[in-house]
Amino acid sequence: MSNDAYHHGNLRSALIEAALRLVERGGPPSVSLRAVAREVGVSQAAPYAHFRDKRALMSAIAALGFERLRDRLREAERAGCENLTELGKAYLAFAHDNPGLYGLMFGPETEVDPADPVLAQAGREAFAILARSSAHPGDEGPGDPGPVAAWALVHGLALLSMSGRLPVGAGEAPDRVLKLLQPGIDAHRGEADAG
Amino acid sequence: MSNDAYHHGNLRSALIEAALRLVERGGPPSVSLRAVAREVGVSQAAPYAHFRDKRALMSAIAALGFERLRDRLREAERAGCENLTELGKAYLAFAHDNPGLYGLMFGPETEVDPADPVLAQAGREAFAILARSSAHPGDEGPGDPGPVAAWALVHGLALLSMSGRLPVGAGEAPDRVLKLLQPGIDAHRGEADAG
DNA sequence: CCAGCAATCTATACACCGTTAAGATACGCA
DNA sequence: TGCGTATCTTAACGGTGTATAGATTGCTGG
Repeated sequence: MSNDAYHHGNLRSALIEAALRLVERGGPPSVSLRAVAREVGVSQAAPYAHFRDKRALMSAIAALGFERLRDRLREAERAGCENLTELGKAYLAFAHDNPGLYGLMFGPETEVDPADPVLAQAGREAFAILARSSAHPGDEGPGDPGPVAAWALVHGLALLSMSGRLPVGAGEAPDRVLKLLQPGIDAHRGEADAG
Repeated sequence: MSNDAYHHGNLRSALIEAALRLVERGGPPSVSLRAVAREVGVSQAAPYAHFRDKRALMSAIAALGFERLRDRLREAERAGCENLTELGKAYLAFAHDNPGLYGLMFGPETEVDPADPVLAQAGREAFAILARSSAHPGDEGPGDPGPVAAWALVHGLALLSMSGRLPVGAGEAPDRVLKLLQPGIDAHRGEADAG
């Protein structure tokens, strides 16, 4: 394991780190395979020994993003955040802190491969936490609209606020927006209890 | 106005139409300035006589997309759709029918210029219709979280369902998801009435 | 009517991109 | 120690956005 000349020793991790750095500032379009290789100080074809595609590298860092989001939500949960409003704020904080990475995580299929097993698994884990905050225990499943609504609301809010397409002042009070979903979720719980 | 050889006669419109065609099938990444020019049968530098950038062309067709969405929502409104659930279904139908264009409309700043006046105006008009369905008359304004929540929920739902990242079955019953926001909006109305 | 101007379009070129193929190098195991 | 294989380099191909210079045309004033 000599970092001397020809063999980098741990190129794969170095490429992922460099790609993460590039995507954090500049967003997805500013990360090119050549730029990543340049950043690491390696030839432009070297990454192909570790990633089949550019998409494979992008999917890898997107998966890493989902893992970070999951950890963020777990921490919030452990800190006492239970309902959607509080957990959603943690979610939005992550999106706000890592706009470039977040944009990649939900980017089009040309940039990221949704079928990538690592990426899909990480995404499911993050979703599961958010789902717990908006689903009635025992009623979990694909038929429960609560988690989907929570996911969609928070995701849409993140994207709209990040792209600056929100009316002024709206981005400063996301909790007021998130709170609007709570009564609907509670009502659905009652309905589920009755039926 | 002779469409003979050198002067196309109406290149600008032809470019927009061609770009629209390309984005409808293949999404934003499949539309390149050169491909658009090829489609129209013109040299690759010709578009620069009518659009400063590729972004300018993209913004133009994105603006056209927002106008179409606005018309769609207006039609739905005239057909009797009033509340968020019904209007949201029309919104989702548009996104589902024009996935490529919708993806561009909310694309990153590298693809579309949010400051483009035509684009911004068209976006505001579309938002205004959706806002009417979720804001209390007299309480409209940047402080009202209802319209923002509606916009975010519908937008997030559209993106998630289009990217196939939704739990199975969820995309088939969007009205159940949309309905969850109604109690919150109503509650806020009551609150606004009281305060 | 026609000369000249401005708008439009073409040809060419540059730098960058993703990707591939062929060859050099070094690690690890027999 | 020698050899196979993973790793990395160099070079190349076709594609992209964009800038420049020049050709062509429509329009307008005399």
